[in-house]
Amino acid sequence: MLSRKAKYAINALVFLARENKKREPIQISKISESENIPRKFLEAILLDLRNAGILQSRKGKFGGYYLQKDPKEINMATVMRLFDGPIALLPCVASNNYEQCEECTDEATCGIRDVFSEVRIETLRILNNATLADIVKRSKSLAKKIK
Amino acid sequence: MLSRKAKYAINALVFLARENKKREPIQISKISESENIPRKFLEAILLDLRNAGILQSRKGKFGGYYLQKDPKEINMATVMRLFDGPIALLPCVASNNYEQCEECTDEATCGIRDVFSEVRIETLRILNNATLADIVKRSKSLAKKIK
DNA sequence: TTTAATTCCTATTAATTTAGTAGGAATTAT
DNA sequence: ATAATTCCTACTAAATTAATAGGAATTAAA
Repeated sequence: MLSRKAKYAINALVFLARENKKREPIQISKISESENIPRKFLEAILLDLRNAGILQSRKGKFGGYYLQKDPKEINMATVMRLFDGPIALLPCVASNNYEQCEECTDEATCGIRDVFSEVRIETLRILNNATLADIVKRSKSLAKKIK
Repeated sequence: MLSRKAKYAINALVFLARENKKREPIQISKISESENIPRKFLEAILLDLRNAGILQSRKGKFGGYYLQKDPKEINMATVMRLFDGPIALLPCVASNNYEQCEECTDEATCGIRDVFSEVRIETLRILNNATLADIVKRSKSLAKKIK
């Protein structure tokens, strides 16, 4: 399961992609109220997103946060890694944060690794393509279907 | 990432599927040594697997654990759920352990949910098919390729 | 029928991670 | 100057993880 931090981050980002196309500074408290995220907690999350180069900020009065890049350039894999660590379910199949499994005698012939490598590849295929732009588009498309 | 508990469980099960085709009781200490799992911790894990109907046990002298079902009938999704909870990354896309996301105004048109639903479907497709028999087969097939 | 070897079961614990909160410094627009 | 904001460090409470401890119950065999 995603941590609350990751979920809050995704919700905040989708909010900005949808409601702030002009990319002007939006205050923390505005986002916090709109998306029902504890104010101070969100503050820390947005700071992390900014330090990761995903958001930009302006300080002082009328300051706030806005997307640094185009919503097409921000995907779920990046956001999830930032808050919850590797996407892979085993350290030995991660490519960003690879670590050998303790006591694994032969990685090359490990059937368990083979399975979880497949899971990672498929998961990443979806999450890399799931950009903020894509998510906003999906919402609209789902809304049309229902109508 | 999988918890240690889940990893230990998978290792123990694959060991039994590979090394104990006759399905006779194998002692905890044997498995613990072969797979480098802390003895007492493994004890609790095997008990859980037994209570879940995956292993059988015999008590007393020469007692131990063995697979209750055919290795074809035991898959990774079942084992992971037992120790780490739902496979889904969001409660609102789980079907076994469904829970509404707090403050989600409209699940039917949620683009985030749409993405994570896709992830769950693909992950489950792989994990449901990843049986103990499959994993043992994969190992052998990988070993052949290398040779 | 005693003994040795084992699983079964409950309770406890230490370390880590998660989900926040507190308080004030620094910055900026007016 | 002042008001409104982000920035930054430190702290905390609760939950989860990764075990360990100790003994009861069971079983095979001498």
